[in-house]
Amino acid sequence: MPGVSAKRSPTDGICDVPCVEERKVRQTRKAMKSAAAVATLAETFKVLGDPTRLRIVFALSRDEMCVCDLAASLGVSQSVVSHSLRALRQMRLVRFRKEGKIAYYALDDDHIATLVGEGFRHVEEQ
Amino acid sequence: MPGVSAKRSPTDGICDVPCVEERKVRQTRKAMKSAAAVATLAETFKVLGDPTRLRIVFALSRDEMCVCDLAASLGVSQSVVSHSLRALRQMRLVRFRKEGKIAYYALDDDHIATLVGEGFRHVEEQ
DNA sequence: AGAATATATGAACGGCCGTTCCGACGAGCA
DNA sequence: TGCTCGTCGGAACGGCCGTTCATATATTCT
Repeated sequence: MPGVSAKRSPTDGICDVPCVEERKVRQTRKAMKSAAAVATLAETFKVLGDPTRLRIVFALSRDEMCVCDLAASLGVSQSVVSHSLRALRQMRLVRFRKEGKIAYYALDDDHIATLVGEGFRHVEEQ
Repeated sequence: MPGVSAKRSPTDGICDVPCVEERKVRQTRKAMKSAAAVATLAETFKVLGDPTRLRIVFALSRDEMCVCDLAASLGVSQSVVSHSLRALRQMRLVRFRKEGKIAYYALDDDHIATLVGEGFRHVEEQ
């Protein structure tokens, strides 16, 4: 009878780990996001999981800025900022416009500022 | 005259990178979050930046679960789940209660589900 | 055209990270 | 008291990641 919570044998076709509540397992599997969505979001979080890149995103959440001003603001080399911006660009977290020699970067999307803001709110309430 | 945007020399005491708009640099430095807050949030994002751990958090955003059910749900070994949960525990993203042999894990905080939900909403709108 | 400036890019290196394998530990059961 | 089960923790290894250094490209200035 389906839907009944029961011990599973290691060979019932779901996986090789015995479990306690088969119902939860099936529901979780059904609700799980696609591998592509999970991979993309994990990549996004990974990019935000570096202090330098996170500070860049926070800086850009206030105003657009050029590479050298970001470097001056954070106290890091231009090379670090440029490499960091590339990673952020690849995950479409930032966009940029070029004005002569100068590249002005900005957040690509309002969600980014929301996400980071929500994150800081979380860590700041201890 | 202060407040005027000007080129900076490499030795004006802020950093060794010349910049375009000194006003933005000073404002950004002033608004920047503390190093501790940045480090903590970066660590948090880094922990969420792994597909396995992200799937665990998503699974727990629906209901509390034990280790073996998480392993069965995700199709990974119990050892991977246990190591992943330790990382999530260390950033206080999950908590657990023990009932006999079984450890039931849950999200430590509503912010976590919000953060991940916001993230998925972002990646799902292309 | 040549020099200086702003940025991007590639190689290389040291370190961290995720997985696997294996053993430890405590709780329930015989 | 043994045995099994659910979970945790350490060690080790292969791979990825962030920084640095050096160089390339494009643009402005003289």
